[in-house]
Amino acid sequence: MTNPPVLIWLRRDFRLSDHPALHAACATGSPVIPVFIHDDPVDALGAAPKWRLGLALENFQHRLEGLGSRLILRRGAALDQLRELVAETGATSVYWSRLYDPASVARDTEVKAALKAQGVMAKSFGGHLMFEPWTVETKTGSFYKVYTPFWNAVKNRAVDAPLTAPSKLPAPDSWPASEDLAAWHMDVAMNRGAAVVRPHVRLGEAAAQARLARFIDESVATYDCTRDVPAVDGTSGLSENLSLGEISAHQCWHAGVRAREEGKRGAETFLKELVWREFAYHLMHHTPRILTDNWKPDWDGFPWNTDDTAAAVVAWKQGRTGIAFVDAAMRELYVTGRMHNRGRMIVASYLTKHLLTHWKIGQAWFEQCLIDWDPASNAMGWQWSAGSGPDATPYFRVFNPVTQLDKFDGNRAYANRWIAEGKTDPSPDALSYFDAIPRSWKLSADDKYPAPVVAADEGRKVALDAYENKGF
DNA sequence: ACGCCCTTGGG
DNA sequence: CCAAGGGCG
Repeated sequence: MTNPPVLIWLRRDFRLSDHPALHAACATGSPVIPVFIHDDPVDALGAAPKWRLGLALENFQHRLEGLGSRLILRRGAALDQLRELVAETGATSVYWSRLYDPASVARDTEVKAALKAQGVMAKSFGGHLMFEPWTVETKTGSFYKVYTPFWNAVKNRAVDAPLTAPSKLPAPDSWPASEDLAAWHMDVAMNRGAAVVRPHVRLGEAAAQARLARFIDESVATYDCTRDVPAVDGTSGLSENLSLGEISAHQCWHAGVRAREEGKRGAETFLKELVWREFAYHLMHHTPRILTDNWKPDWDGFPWNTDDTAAAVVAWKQGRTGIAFVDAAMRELYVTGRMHNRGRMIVASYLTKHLLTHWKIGQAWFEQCLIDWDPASNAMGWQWSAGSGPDATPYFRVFNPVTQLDKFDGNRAYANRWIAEGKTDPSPDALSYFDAIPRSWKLSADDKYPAPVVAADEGRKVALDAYENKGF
């Protein structure tokens, strides 16, 4: 007679190493039953994040099977499914890694209370973040609203050393029923050429670890400079893995600290970027309205365009604004599911300032398109760009996408990589964009490259006028 | 209370 | 050099 099993409820933590909840489950010595539940929040994911989650599930399922374990898939309300699994397996404990968005917090709070009320030990663990959002406080006991003081408050903290992966997951005497992943059709909303996007995905824990090792080895020393150049593969590129927990922030942090100790100049900048992710979660925890409303309420009256179907907005989404940096970045997004950080700033500045369009339209499009979509980082980034967010860029700071191209893509390597029109010998990536987009867009590589919907210098004036009329 | 400071820029 | 305002200690 073995001990009653422990259910480990997985959500965005598809890794074996440095997984506190899994580690604790294994440490009980009891059989471990890994579970994923397709509930309404999963259903509500954007097309690309949902598709990418499906890939992560498939990958992690195989990973677990390699250890003689399984990933049990269930569909329905989380509490109902966990209760059924408890009844079916005789499990007396349910463990999970905490999430921090308001919907998850509400669900998990209810689940924990209900399970405890029926005598099940429900326990949540850290692991998604290095610093729990409520543990970082200013001297006066409030939360941080500016990044640099936040950085100063956490930069010298001890970060837990990463936990090793369990060598085996004890299987239960019998497995509960599981649904079939393929039947969930997590690619169904991916009505662009998923086959075009797929080669750009870096799937799973092993790929993430390899990527981190290579980044530390080859790129982090010059990261402070090369990370700004979109044609160079100079960033860690780990956001999609961090988003789904295929690697932990702790693991990245410790690798970065070692690189800094070895005197690699860019390592400090990399550590700061990891802390930006923490800062986004800190802000979301303390002000969850950052996801849905202007963080600074005095922006509520600002005359944003909110028409998602406006011609300029459609041109922005389709990478047809006639501004090379903007279009290259939007096409990179569509084809790879990612966008270089500098591109993100430029397309966001162009949408919210040159096109005076509400940041929520950009936020929603990114949520559909990004395989590294993260609720906290996406919301913070958009509000930072628009000016409505905490520690935001000042209103008079309008990125000039033409100047930016000269500065960061002087030889046009990035623009040429992603834009086909007017080229005698377009790059494979530029052509692949036309394989990825829906036919209904009626675009072809043979089209004429469009004239700017709003020119760079004209847009600056548009933005400044609007901000001045707002009554600053 | 008060002074210093504020990721990524433009002209 | 510009520039608003507020966060932070």
